[in-house]
Amino acid sequence: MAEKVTIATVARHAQVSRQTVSNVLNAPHIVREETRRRVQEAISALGYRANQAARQMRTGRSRLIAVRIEPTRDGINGSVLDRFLHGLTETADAAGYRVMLYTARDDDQEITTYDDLLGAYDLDAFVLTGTKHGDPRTAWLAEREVPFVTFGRPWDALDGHPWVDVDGAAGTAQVTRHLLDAGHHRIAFLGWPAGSGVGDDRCAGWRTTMTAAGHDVAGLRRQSEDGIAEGERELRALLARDAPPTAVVCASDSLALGALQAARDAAAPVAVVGFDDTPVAAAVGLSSVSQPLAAAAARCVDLLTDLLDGQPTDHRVLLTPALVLRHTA
Amino acid sequence: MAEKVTIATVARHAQVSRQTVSNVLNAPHIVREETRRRVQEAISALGYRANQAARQMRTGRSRLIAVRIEPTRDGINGSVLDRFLHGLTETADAAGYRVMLYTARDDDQEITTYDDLLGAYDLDAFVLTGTKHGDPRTAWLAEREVPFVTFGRPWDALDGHPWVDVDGAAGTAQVTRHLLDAGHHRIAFLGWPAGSGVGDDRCAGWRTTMTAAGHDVAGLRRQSEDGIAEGERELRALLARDAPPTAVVCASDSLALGALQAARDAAAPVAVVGFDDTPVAAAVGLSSVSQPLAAAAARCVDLLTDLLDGQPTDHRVLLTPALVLRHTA
DNA sequence: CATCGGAGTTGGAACGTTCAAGGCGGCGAG
DNA sequence: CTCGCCGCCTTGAACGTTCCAACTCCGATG
Repeated sequence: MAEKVTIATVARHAQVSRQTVSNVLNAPHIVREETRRRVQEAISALGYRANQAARQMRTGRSRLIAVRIEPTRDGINGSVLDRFLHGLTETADAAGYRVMLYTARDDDQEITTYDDLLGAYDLDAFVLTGTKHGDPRTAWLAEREVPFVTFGRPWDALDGHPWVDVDGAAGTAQVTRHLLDAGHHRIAFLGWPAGSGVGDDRCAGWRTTMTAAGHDVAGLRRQSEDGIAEGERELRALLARDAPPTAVVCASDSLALGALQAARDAAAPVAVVGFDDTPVAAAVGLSSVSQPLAAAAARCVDLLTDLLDGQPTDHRVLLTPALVLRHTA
Repeated sequence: MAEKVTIATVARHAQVSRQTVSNVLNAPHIVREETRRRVQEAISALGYRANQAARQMRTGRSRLIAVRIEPTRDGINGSVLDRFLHGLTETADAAGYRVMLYTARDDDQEITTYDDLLGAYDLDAFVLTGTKHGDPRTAWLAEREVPFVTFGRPWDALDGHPWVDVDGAAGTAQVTRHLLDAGHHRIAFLGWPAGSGVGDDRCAGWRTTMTAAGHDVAGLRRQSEDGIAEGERELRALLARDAPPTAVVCASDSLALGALQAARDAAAPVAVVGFDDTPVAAAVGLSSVSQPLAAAAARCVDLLTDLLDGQPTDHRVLLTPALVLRHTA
């Protein structure tokens, strides 16, 4: 193994000064064509690679972005974030950034970790996922002027940070329209308790579409925590009514999976559609709403690079999900 | 925002020299008790955090480990690596290391990325997953004396690097024994084509247990690529025989899920057990073999820290998976 | 002809840390 | 009393990069 190749090695080899090599790398336009070529040749001949640590110490920029990886929770929904992470790593790589992971049990600990990471590694930016009402994390970061992007829109109108999100309402609206077109009128919605931005958004798509089509939604909405057992219980409750629904739109694949169990025992067939298009949905043939996670990740990186380069861009990106039809609807 | 707190700030504040502060951090035993306390107080009072970039430039160690994140493939099996990644991040955090992600399309590109990462970020170590026969990656790393650990044992006897793995044979053996105890004799195995270390290992557990119990395995083994459709097809083929199996052990949850479909249409009930205990298995009530992924990740980090600290330890760790019984067996 | 200006290049300094070498007391041995 | 040693601490240098100020050409301008 040869000794380390530094900028000085390249400079000697190309018969120029260190700074000229640095210029070739960081500001090629100010170097004369012929010199640049000579330096480039030396670089590839020696296999030189800029040392990020040294660069970072001087510039304060690390070309590193941090993403939180959630402690393994519900295995079904967890996969959504994982797929997002895959996309993020790929796009970041392409843009010359690396992704660093961290974990945190709660918001407080996450904020402590921000401090740690910023102090120790001079991170360029953060990507947050799963925003909620009154999120303390965005406030903390904004106050310190740390660049960040959230995957998930800010649910409090006042926050002005850049974000990327998927239009949940558009997704459930699309589902509801599809079910209406298929002849259903009594279409129920299984969702989470009001107050979560994501849940309310997904419910809204169903509600407005139903109302616009002239259908009454009274009694057709059930709320519960997320989970398979909960989904089954809630759909059973709906099916026990006088005029039971013939189709049900769910806020998650977990709920939909439970609903599917209940639907199996029902007198009449019940169409079921989930949300997130998790691998489970594909496996059991559940129709579901698919989020464009790779695209969302790519847009996050776009926003970040623009932010870090000081280029002002459109700060809000709302993507439309796609309905994936399988056996259940 | 206050200006940067460096080791010099702390030194001034505690009335000592830079080096003494550095010693408190890196070699506390050589500093007098009282001085150490004073420095510690200054550190927490000022909220000082060591700058990793500067430390790295001097020491060549970055406290960063790299892990490959696979391009999203089969959504079902992908979750295994994701769960491993979660565990790895948590344990690494606890040990003072951070996890950096990278992607690669194939082995060649992965090796190029090693070079990039080592040159640019001075990574301390790599964690590789999914080892296979004649893996070029381990050879490359070993040749350059880059510390690394694999999750997955080396399938070529000659490789002497540290590894952590889960004993697949023990898993399928446990399943087979359970099925035998439940009164089955014609127990089939659905696996992958011979030649993959992992697949052969899982098959071996079934075969030896069957043979030891005095049962003939002839014609009870089917091979195919991984997938739900494949699993269904292979079990159907088995069920069409004269004396069809009454139970089937699968090399993956994907295959098991397919088998489950075929089993539903069978004349007699067929017990099905999968492998990996993915979220899908939990969702549909499929019995499966659960890998202790968090433990595996923790042992990987243990091995790495020992390796980096120059402490020789046991280089081979084989963990035993657990059978999770649900409805299907 | 002197001066200016700009393009291209150069050498010194700095980023924050750790390493190597050395200073300074005090204590025990000669 | 002196010397050497040890424990504790300090100072200067170095890691590899980029910023800054300055320098050298060389042609254009007054």
